[in-house]
Formats: sequence, C-alpha cells, structure tokens
Amino acid sequence: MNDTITFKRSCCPITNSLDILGDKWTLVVIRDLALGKKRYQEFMASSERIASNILADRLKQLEASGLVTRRAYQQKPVRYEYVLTEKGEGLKPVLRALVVWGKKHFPSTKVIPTI
Amino acid sequence: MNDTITFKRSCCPITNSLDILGDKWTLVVIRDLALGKKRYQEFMASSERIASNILADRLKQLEASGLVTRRAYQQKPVRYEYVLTEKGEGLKPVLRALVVWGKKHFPSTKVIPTI
DNA sequence: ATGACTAACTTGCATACCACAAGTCAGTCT
DNA sequence: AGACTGACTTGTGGTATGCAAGTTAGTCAT
Repeated sequence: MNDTITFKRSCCPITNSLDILGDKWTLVVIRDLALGKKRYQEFMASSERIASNILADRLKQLEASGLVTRRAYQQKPVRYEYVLTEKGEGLKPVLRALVVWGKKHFPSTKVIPTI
Repeated sequence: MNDTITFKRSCCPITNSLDILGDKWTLVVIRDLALGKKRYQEFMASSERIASNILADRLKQLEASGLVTRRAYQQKPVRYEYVLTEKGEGLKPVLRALVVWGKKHFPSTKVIPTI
C-alpha cells in the first residue's frame, strides 16, 4: 500500500499550516471568529476594512479546510453564520503567541478582549 | 504632541504582526533561521524549494523589519550570513504553536529538531 | 404596491505579489 | 584559461489583492 501523502510543499508541520494560514487576512478572520463574531457584517465592520470579495473567499477556504462551519441561522431571508470548529479553535494558542509578540514589538497596539 | 502612530491596517497586535509575517514564505525562512541555518544556500536547500528571488526579497524585508541581521562572514569574495535578532528569536513561541497545531491536524508531517 | 433598506454575496478591473527559469558578477580552484 | 561557487538579479507569466459597483431575496414604512 502507498502510505505516502503528497504535501503541497514539504512534510513540515509549519509549512503545511502556512499553506492554509499564510496570508494577510486568514488569521484576522480567525481572530474575529475567536472573539465571537459570526456574521458577515460583523467581519466587515472590523477596523481592518477587509474587502468583501476577500472575506467571502476566506470564509469559503476556511470552510473547505475544516476550520469553520457555516450554517443558516434563519430562513426568509436566508442568513448565515460562521463558527470555528475544534480544528479552528485549536489555533487560539497561535493567535495568543502572535498577540504576545505583537504587543511587545508594536507597543502602542491595543489589547483585545482575551482570545 | 501627536502620540498616535499610523498603523498599516489597524492597531491590533495580530494584524501588525501579520503585516510582516503574513505570507507563505516568511515564517518558513524564520523557521530555518531558528534551526540555525545562516547562509543563502542553506535556505535554498530546504525541502520547500523557495525561489531565489523570493528568498532574497524575504531576507531583505526581515532585515528591514529588524528580525534578522546580515553580516559578511568573509571578504574576498564577500559572503553574508543571516542571524535572528532578539525580536526574531521572539517568534519561536509562534513557530512552536504552529508546530503543535500542524502536527495534530496533518498527522504525517515530520517532527523537526526542536525550535 | 412602491420605494428605501439590509445581509450576504458576486463581478469587473487594475495593481501587486509570487513562481519558475535564466542570467550576472566577483572571486576561487585546477 | 575554464569550470565552479555563492549570492543574488532580471524577465516573464500567473495568481492574489484591493476597490468600486452590482445582484438577489426578503423586510419595513408610507
């Protein structure tokens, strides 16, 4: 049997994580999810002003990667909300490490409600 | 006096960290640096096969951001080596968090020598 | 019942970033 | 002289990002 898995770039766990997380917006969206935001307009309202096409794309990718689940919270009209899966919640330590580093090296950044 | 600093996107520490780290290659290079690699060819030799122009660009950006120092380790011909600054070393917890998450969710990824 | 409004997107287009191959340049080695 | 090495740079094409505007289904006020 063939036991080998084909990785995008290498078999390094960091590299494989970055194949999902390695861009300027994905972890910002995950931060918002970790803070309890669920709806499209809530993500749009964040101070980084993400473009709507980028947000839609990231939410799709996050769902495809199993970090987020999307479900309709009402019909008529259909409205969706997004929630972190356990896999997505598992990124909180990464976010926390980034906060620690960021606060140290960009001193005037603001604390955000605990993630 | 004006005490406000203009941030690229927002005053969130995560966002500001990602303005430096948020792409597919930067943290891979930092991983190599954290593993003790110093020279251009050592980075080039990593299993991810980074393109040489991207590597040159990332090393420049890392130096500009104060995460790395570059110094000639010999003259005739001049050869350079790159070493993490304390600010760069400070990213190790982020790398470790990524390793933990990556190993859990990409089970067949290989352990790398402790970072 | 018409017009304004809202949430969640999608589309178009210009710019910026990335990947791959090839080329450059100074110096060394044989 | 010719091959080789390390550290890059350049060219070209493809992918990603940013901004503005448009779409769709349904609600609410008059």
